[in-house]
Amino acid sequence: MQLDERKYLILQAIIDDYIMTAMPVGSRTISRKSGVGFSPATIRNEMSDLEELGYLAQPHTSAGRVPSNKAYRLYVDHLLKAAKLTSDERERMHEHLVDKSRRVEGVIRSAADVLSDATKYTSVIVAPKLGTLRIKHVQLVPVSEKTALIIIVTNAGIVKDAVIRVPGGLSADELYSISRMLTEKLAEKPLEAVRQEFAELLRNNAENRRLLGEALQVIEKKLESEDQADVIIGGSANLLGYPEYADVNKARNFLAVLESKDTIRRVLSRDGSMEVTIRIGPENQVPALNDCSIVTASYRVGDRSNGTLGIIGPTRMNYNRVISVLDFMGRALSDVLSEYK
Amino acid sequence: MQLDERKYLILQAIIDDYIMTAMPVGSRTISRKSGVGFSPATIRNEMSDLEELGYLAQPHTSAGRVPSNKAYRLYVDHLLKAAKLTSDERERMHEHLVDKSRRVEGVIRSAADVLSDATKYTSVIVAPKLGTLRIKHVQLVPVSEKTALIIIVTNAGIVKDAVIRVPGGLSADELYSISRMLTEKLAEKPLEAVRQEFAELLRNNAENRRLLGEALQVIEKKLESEDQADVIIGGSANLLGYPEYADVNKARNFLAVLESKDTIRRVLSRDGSMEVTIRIGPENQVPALNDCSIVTASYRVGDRSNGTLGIIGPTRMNYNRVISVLDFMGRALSDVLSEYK
DNA sequence: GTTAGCACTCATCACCCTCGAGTGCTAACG
DNA sequence: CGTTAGCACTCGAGGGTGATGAGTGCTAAC
Repeated sequence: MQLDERKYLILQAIIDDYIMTAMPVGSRTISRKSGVGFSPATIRNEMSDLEELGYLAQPHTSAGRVPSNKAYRLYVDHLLKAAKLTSDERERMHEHLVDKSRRVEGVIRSAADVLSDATKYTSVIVAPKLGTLRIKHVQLVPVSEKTALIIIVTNAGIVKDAVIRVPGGLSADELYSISRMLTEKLAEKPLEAVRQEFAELLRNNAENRRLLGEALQVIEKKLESEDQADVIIGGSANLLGYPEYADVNKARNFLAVLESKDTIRRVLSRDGSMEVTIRIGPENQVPALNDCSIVTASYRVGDRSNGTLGIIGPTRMNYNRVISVLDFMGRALSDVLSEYK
Repeated sequence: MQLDERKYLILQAIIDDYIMTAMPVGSRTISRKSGVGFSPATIRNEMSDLEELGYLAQPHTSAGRVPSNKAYRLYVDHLLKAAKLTSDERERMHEHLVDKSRRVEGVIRSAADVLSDATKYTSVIVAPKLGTLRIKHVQLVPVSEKTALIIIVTNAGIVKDAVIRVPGGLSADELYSISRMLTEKLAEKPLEAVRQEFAELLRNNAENRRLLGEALQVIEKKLESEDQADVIIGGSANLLGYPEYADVNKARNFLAVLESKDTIRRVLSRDGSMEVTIRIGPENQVPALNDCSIVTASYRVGDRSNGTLGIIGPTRMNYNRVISVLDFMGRALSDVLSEYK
């Protein structure tokens, strides 16, 4: 059996309706809908076919039909007609993004808020992967007799810091000249080159071996391990408004997943194309999110590094809306952040 | 009518039981309890008195009794016997705190996790108020032709950064000497003094007026406005496990409050004594949290600045446990963070 | 002052019934 | 032959009922 024009039309009508109402859709409902000029009986026959093909499911006999994941896949691949945001909306979103604190993290934070606000789902943004970043500046700042703060600034304007021990008796000036040397040696180099440079530095700087060793360790750790703080989530309470999460247990599970940012990052950073990508239900590989869909896009900071922004919601998601919002915000975020660079 | 010894005993038994079960407590239950050697009938008379005095309430006739906020107040003020944490527990908590990233924010983050883990409620930590902090170091780092990152390190090891514009043609060295001058002038000064110094600087440095003006603006803003990111929340999903939040709407409201960090900070930063303070229900002045209790303690970073750590849970909270955990963690956090100083 | 006994209250739960939405099938229609 | 009307059937939701049991308040006896 093949899908003909009419089956597409009916399937689309069912999905559209289900996305709006979250209630199983009956033949009468579709029949009444403008654009589908058939009687309920005819629709029923078609629905029966669609069920056999795996696009629809019945919660129980005598309930309406509900779209399957397969149906959603077909929907987003073929049936979706791109929705435009009104210029009014675009403007409002952009505004919110710009007038916030001039710190990179602040911009990302408010981007998450804008996203969850505009879609009413939960938004997630992963900061740019540091692996693709370059070091711009390294600075040691004394904080006590025996400790100093090491501050690493990357080309995306992201700042990492950590406390390291320093041998006693090092003056602020000496720390500065070490900072300066480090900056000089490491700036604009990717991580592998940083390692090499360091090996060399360690060889040639016997007197500061300990300090440099510790500094390298920190830099490596900071650049490799992506920090928990680098996943930013907005509107975590939004999903509780949907009937899918009327059950408190489901809600709790969902929130628990959000708190383990490792999982989130793993799911989000699957690929880095600028295109909007959609993962429906089990496609996202995380059992706990099997009845969620995840829609992601990317944003660029400067020329090389990029991060991911996404929306998590029930599979019964307003894909149309979400896609256009993400598409727009991906570009907007890239623009705003690249100005800083 | 006055509260005699026996009424105290019974009230305490009721509250203890209710805290554990969340079910209205009947006279039989209390009678059976070891330590109270009276028959249900006697207990009933006492309970009736306690109800008249406003310490107990009945959800409906023929249900057991439930403690009122007034009862909780009495409970925490007079009836609570300090519980000790096992040394095993203390050790485990301390360990979690220490082995984490050496960044200040990282420590606070994991402290929040430890808190919510140990209590099964929602934990909140407010970073030290910057108003009481001193500047330790100021650094300008060029990020592009016309912009630079200004990094402010405080004596608590907290780092603030922002992007500012710089006049074209300023070399890295010039930026460094400006940094150096700023550090020299501003270090160890409280905010008011910073303003004065700046006025002077602006007078004497006509050529860099624009840059300095912008820098001052940023420093003032960062030191005054307390950033959204400075409120850290752990275990937001924990409360969903309690019957008080079986209703999804209540859960959503609660989570919405957590997301508006302004509210949280307002509630938490009421006072700064090192003592554990408890606010029950309406005492916390936030209508949305009227059936929550908030228990807070303080921690010190270095000598002057301090932050607040707290637990938010239902008024039916295990105060005993929460108080001892907070007390311990307040000290532990102070220790760990002050080492950095 | 304390307690046993008893009538009374009220939430909860299982059960049953009805109602209505929706289906599948069949037969009639164009 | 595709489409549609008609009809019996299914099943969940919602509402009413009665039994159950936890708990109370009162009274009288200890």
